Amino acid sequence: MLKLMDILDGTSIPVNYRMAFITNFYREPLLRRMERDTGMIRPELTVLMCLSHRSGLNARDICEITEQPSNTVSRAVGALVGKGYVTRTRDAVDTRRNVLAITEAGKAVHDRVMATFADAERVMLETLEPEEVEVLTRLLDKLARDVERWAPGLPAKAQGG
Amino acid sequence: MLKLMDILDGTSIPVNYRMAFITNFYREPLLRRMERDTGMIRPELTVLMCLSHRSGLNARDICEITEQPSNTVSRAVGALVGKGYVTRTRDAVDTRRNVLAITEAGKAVHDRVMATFADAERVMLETLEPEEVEVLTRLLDKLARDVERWAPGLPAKAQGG
DNA sequence: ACTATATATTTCCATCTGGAGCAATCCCTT
DNA sequence: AAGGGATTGCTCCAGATGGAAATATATAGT
Repeated sequence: MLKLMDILDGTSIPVNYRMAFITNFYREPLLRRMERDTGMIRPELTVLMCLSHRSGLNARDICEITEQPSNTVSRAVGALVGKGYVTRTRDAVDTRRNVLAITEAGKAVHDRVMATFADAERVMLETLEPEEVEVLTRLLDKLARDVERWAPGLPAKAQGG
Repeated sequence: MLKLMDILDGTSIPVNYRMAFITNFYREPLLRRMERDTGMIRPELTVLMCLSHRSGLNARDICEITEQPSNTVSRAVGALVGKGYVTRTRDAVDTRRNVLAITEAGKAVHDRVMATFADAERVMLETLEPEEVEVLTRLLDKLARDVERWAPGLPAKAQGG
């Protein structure tokens, strides 16, 4: 039987094909499990991650940080508010803005979900030596931080500044 | 402004978070461009990649290879047949099976799309030294080939055989 | 103060996606 | 050769997603 592995060998995009492959088999099952266990779906976790990192953002901020469309973020925020994981209060100064903050319950579910993700990554990385994990992380970080140069879709920030 | 970068630092899933980040900014724009230029969507490219690698598969094979649900594959195959990129002929021996094969036009569009993907990857990797690319590829390959052990969702193949 | 324009958020709608179930066909047993 | 279970491929339906328009509020110019 032909397996996906066989295609891995001959591909002309060796790095991204492998990353997409790994990401697929890592993230999708975890997201399914999260949805089953907590009722949250991916965009909601994304919002929760942002607010867990910094409270007081509004929906627009989250759109820019995550590059997600505004309706997706809006729906996610609405769902999280409904679940009691996020509070949404009108900004007194600019009443167009809704200031968002994660609640205790939200922080709890966020931490719980992230722990399962971290566990799965730990298992995944058991194959590699500790130094290999360090190298891998460093190289991925280098690529990630260079995203504005290579990303096919980005507005191609002016090269001079 | 908080950027996604800042979250990269503190995450408890350093490898997969970075890979998901990179994959997002690499794959999504390319898939959008492909859809705009060729009218194909992701599952159709997946099928085309499989058939480009080996002709004579049926839909069930592609489901197993790609871990995609059968309706997704079925739709993709239907679309590709409609576009003239794939032929679908009933197997004379087992008339349940539809034997699939990529056409010349299908091969052409496949190669053209893959070339744009390869170009984008080449640009992405310019940040790294050639030896770093080699190391990265090797480590990703190691993880990918170990998928059955760590993937959270897989049926956990019997450890003995 | 009034109009025009910009921004934040939500809603509408068309499409993509996957789970479940269905019809046709095959294989195995009797 | 007839019946029962397995397999292939497909359709139906509900939920997720994103583009574009609509809504509400703020700011600028006169």
